[in-house]
Amino acid sequence: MVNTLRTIPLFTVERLSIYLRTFRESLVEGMDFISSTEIGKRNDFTAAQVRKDLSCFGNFGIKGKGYNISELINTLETILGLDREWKVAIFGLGKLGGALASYKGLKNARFNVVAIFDVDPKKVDKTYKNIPVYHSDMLKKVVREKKIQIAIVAVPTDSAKATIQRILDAGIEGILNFTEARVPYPDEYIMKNINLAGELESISYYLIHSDR
Amino acid sequence: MVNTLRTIPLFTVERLSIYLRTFRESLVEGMDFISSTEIGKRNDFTAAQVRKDLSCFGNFGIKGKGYNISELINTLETILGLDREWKVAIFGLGKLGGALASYKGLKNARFNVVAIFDVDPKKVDKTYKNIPVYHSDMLKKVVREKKIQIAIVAVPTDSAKATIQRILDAGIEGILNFTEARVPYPDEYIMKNINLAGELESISYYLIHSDR
DNA sequence: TCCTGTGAAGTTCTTCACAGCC
DNA sequence: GGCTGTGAAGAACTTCACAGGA
Repeated sequence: MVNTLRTIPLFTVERLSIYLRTFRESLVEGMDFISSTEIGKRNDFTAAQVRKDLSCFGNFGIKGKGYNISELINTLETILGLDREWKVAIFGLGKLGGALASYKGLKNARFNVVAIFDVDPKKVDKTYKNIPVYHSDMLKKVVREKKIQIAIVAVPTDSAKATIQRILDAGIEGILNFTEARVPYPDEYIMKNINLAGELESISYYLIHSDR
Repeated sequence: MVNTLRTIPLFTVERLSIYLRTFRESLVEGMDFISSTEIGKRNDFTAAQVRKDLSCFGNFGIKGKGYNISELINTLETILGLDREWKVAIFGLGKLGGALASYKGLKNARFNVVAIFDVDPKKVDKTYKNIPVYHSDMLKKVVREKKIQIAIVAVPTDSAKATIQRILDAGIEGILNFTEARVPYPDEYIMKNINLAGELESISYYLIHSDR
């Protein structure tokens, strides 16, 4: 019984890329099939969790044998939308923005960085790693012309809120936010926040509050 | 009634840094008290959620008035362990490692990067932003001497697994992992994974599978 | 009147446990 | 014998709704 896509647990979605990575890894190792137990072992999930997650999208497993690795790679790529190219813009060409723009993993995964935005006159109207750098004032025009679908935000804290607001206004519906700013956004948009300080703070919390 | 620290929901811990940031922000705005409703509004949480989270640690609110901002900043800093200095090492001085080493937010938040590890002879035995760069072979010795407690891993994919294993072996109990590798670790350790490709993949998923 | 703190209810996610198939 | 798929049970988290204090 295939779950309708509407009711996939959020947590299942977050794990799909991990499964995909595991399948790719085991393909490289020369395996043909992999069991839910083995997938779980490699990622610290229970086998039941793995089976339940994958069963949301169809009955891919073969009883007594496991999951066909190359079949599942194709399936997961389609489910995740990696069968198409996504056009990405990076906002902020500081150290982090530059690192993200240079990151090979993006292009390999079909996330194609087609524009960088910054406000520094020394940076704009040039290219960085062959990617054109525009002044942020050009945002709406460039987004429309290049059909940009995903924004990665790596601007300084003090301009973060305004930048994100302008990205929302420009109609970019997918945002990966590396800043501390939190901005309300419409339901049909999706924003994911990565906060370095926050992650370290919760590590700090756990280091203090566990028995050791 | 104060919850014992043992039973704080994991999700509550993840939100504590967000509350702390909100309190700091409202202090800068000149506020003295802030209500759970306002905290929620700024972060897209329900007011009940905010109250329940904060009530895990004590009764900080004043009925009819809200939370005393400067008191809560101190309290949250103590709860999160930000009343002490943490010694951090960065593994991998590539673009991302360099960006993280330069990031001012770390030092301000009492996460002090005291060592960088890499294997490139052109980089080791020098300093980067005044931080000494060691060859990874020196890991155990440096960790012991400098009492490093937290590792940030930003090495290339192919050496990630081995690097993380060596960090675990060296006894660093807090790890922030920017690589795709997933390595099992003992219960008393804490590892948080940040996976750029994974985040973009789930954004991709949601862009496809929402009604628009 | 405003806002907190919190049991109780509701929702979402995870694990169990086993029938069924290879 | 090994492994999947899945209802049912259990655990974890969130929201409701209201008593009670400032």
